[in-house]
Amino acid sequence: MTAEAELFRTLADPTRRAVFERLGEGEMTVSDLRSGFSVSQPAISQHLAALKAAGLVSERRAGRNAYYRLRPEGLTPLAGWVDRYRTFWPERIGKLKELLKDMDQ
Amino acid sequence: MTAEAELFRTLADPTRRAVFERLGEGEMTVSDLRSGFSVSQPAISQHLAALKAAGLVSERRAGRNAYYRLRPEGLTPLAGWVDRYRTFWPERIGKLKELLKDMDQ
DNA sequence: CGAATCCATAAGCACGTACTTATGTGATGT
DNA sequence: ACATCACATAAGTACGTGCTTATGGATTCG
Repeated sequence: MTAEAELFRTLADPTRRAVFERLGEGEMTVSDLRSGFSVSQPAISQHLAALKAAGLVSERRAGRNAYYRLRPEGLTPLAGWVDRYRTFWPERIGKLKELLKDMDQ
Repeated sequence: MTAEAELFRTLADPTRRAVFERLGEGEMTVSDLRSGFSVSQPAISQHLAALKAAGLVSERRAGRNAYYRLRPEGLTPLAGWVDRYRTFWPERIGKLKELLKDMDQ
């Protein structure tokens, strides 16, 4: 499976995407995440496992706690996929792609 | 449902995403699309209906033919969602967001 | 007109998957 | 030591959805 495929599949679920978005606030434990969601703890753990497998999240163990942290670089393949279609967009926005290339030198 | 939600859900399916990508070659009828895919004609039609509902594709009827065309602007909400996380990326890439704003003036 | 083509919709099925409860494994606290 | 806490995994279930075949409506052709 390509990277975009896994990313699309992983982010397609609303709850899982919400978990990912929530981690934008910063590193958090599973318990921290649990509050604010109406699903069980195992459900959260399962979503985190999926996000981790997709490279969207990293894990750090400390005692009995598991801290999860956002890994925004994991979105790169997805951004790349979208960028392929910026080419078709209005000129002004399409230029972005070239700029990105320049900046990557 | 938010726009990103529908986009993620719509693009999560590999076949549907392949149909979308194929339309990158240009406007095409359902029959044109059918060749190269191992699924039935109704399946293609259903995928096109989903893509159209998500704003990723536009339709043009001509006689008994239905021409479908890419609507890359439909990806804008998705690009916007991804861009929210570019902020977290390495500085060099994060700059992109500001550039985009400038260009939008 | 009748047959063939293009496409959409209907109905039904098969499968993936997101959830639940139950349980196991370490780590922490008393 | 035992109980409790944090988390992961197992097993089972319910539901969404992507596929199929069957059919219908509209258009074009002979």
